[in-house]
Amino acid sequence: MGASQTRQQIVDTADRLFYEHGFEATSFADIAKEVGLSRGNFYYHFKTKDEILDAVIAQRMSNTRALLAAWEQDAAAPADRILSFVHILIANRAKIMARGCPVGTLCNELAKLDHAAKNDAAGLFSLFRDWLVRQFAALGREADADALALHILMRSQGVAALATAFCDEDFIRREVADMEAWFHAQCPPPSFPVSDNRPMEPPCS
Amino acid sequence: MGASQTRQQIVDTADRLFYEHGFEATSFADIAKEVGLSRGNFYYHFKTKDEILDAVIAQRMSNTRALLAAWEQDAAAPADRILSFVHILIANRAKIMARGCPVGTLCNELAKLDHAAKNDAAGLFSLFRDWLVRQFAALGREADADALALHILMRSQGVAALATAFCDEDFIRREVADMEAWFHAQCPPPSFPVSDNRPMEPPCS
DNA sequence: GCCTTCGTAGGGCAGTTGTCCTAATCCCTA
DNA sequence: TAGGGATTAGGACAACTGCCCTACGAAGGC
Repeated sequence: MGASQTRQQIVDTADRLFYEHGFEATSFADIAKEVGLSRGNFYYHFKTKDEILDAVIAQRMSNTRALLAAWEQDAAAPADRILSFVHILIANRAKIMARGCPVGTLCNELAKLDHAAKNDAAGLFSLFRDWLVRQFAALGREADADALALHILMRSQGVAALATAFCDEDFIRREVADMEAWFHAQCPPPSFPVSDNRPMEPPCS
Repeated sequence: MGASQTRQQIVDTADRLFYEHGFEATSFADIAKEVGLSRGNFYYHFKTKDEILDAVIAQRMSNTRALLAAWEQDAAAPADRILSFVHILIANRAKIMARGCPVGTLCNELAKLDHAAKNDAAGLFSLFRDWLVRQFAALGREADADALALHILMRSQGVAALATAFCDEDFIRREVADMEAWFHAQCPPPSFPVSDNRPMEPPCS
């Protein structure tokens, strides 16, 4: 098997294990066993554990970019794209109730470890943030697009955190419905009369 | 020094270190060094690391109960009590931006470790949840008090998660102001005319 | 003053951690 | 078929993990 294939397998497995059990709690041996490699041979592919983490973050970055691009292609209307984002909470509800949000939990763990890669992990959030900003701007909310984007990101993080603690699927669905209602209040469909467009107010008021 | 004093010191130190660096990343040796005890002597006070965790959670439970009772005494009006809860985000902003929410991050870590105490940790959330439910019920929202309580808890978790990732104090203040606005829209002061009291709608609509 | 009890120090246990090395094996090219 | 670089297994390394034991010292009651 080629080295690049093995490397890819290592990154895929590490990605999953870092999510399921956390970065600190996942050892070289755990990854090696799942991939079917001897533990010592890791040095050939990755010099340190941090190098694996960097590779995992880089892969998540490119996967996230692909996901956002796909949403942009599947939905022509910015409003539908934003709703695509909101609905990952429901699509991934089982994983989220068991292990939380992959991005949020990684950022939290790396912040506690004062890890060098903690800002790189936060870059995953920035990917979603910037993409949401563009969608809100396309809906005519250039002035407060960033606040709106952060607000929706904040909500999805909060829902994920509580869903993990309480393992409550109904709670997820209720809050997702509430996010949709909030969004439609913020950005009503253009065919409807825009009754009360207060451009500079804080979101969700 | 009495054994109970030493035990208390161990729990206090473990509480802080579990918060700052996480449960898994904090070792017996780390706690012993800070307390000034020999590592081996731990066995006299705690048989296992999980026992320390149980003691830390128990202490957080009682501290949280005391905090909620203090808020209940300091503020006669349920509305002011709820605002006290919202404002811990600002009071603890420095700690939150550095290490996240103590409750949320612990629950997330224990969920990933499939730890036996993960439900006990989630009990800390229940403490806040039940307390908030009582406040909303006192404001005449018995029907949807639990949804309102979970909603406000969800928001504080989301704010903490993003504040850690982006280290953005303005974001915290903006979202706290937005939570206040949301709350006042949900529960307007009784001296004002209650213009539109739709009792069964989802929160934050 | 002796003796028990409480609390501690120091160290040892087996197992695991991340890291690194070397010797073997594979596959491709000549 | 022989040679050589790519890839591997296996193990060694010191440091560390949670856990456990034993011996010591300081009290306080008899």
